[in-house]
Amino acid sequence: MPELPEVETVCNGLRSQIIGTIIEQATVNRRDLRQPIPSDFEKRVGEQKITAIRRRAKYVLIELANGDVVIVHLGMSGSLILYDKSAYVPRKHDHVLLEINDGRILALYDPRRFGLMTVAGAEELDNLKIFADLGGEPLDDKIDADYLLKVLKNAKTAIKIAIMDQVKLVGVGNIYAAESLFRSRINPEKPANTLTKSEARLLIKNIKQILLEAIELGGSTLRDYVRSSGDKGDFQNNFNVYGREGLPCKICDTPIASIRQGGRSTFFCPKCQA
DNA sequence: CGGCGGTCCTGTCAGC
DNA sequence: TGCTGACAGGACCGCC
Repeated sequence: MPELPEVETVCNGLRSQIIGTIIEQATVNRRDLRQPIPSDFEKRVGEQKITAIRRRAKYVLIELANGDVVIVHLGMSGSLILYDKSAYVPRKHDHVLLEINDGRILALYDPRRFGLMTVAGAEELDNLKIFADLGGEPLDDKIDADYLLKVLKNAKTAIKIAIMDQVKLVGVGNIYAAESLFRSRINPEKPANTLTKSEARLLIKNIKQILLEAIELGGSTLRDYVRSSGDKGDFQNNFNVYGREGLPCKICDTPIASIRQGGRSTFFCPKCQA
């Protein structure tokens, strides 16, 4: 569920709360997520100080004093929530609990178990299968229209599918792909390799803009996404097309259309994005 | 290699 | 009030 802005929001929340604290104990209630939680996870993570929190693509990275990094992906339905230990009530889908020495618990909750949690040495991160093929970070200054054109050059697939491909560009998922294409007035079905230079300029500019606006508002809360504090995000109130099938386009009043692409819903304005 | 569809899993909601 | 099917912020795998 969470895309870049939601993951960034989770990281920002954790950073302000748990840097410098120590994980007293890790408890794994279920190991069978998208990939199994390694059997030495508890031992490696226990009694370690948290030194930094970073994001790479849609992954949360929790750096530990011993050089290890806890890697978390929230999949479609995951969240990382901080509770006061005294107020914590176990939930069915709390798969991992990290007890912190400030009296709190960091819980990984993920009903669908499409997420993952693991631990690896900082120096081996880039060699991990899950990180080896990731594309560029959209908020990186180096990622520009030329980069976009380069990765789209041989992609005959629809532009909407292409910008959600984490090998080409990371962080953009179903919501922000649709919103970015709307703001750029690009039809989501346009073949990716037919993007002009000016379209690429516009699209990458709008992807960056929209991601930053969403981060500013704490991400988007549709169903169950919440920040680590338990607060909801606010960007969903700014959607122009996502989830607005049949409602009037905010620019031209034409009803927003919904189609399926790659098994996912795509929302767009048939007139603005002709 | 690119592209597409199916699959993983649980919860929720619309419609009968 | 059930039941059933469709759908949900993602990504991997196997097939053409």
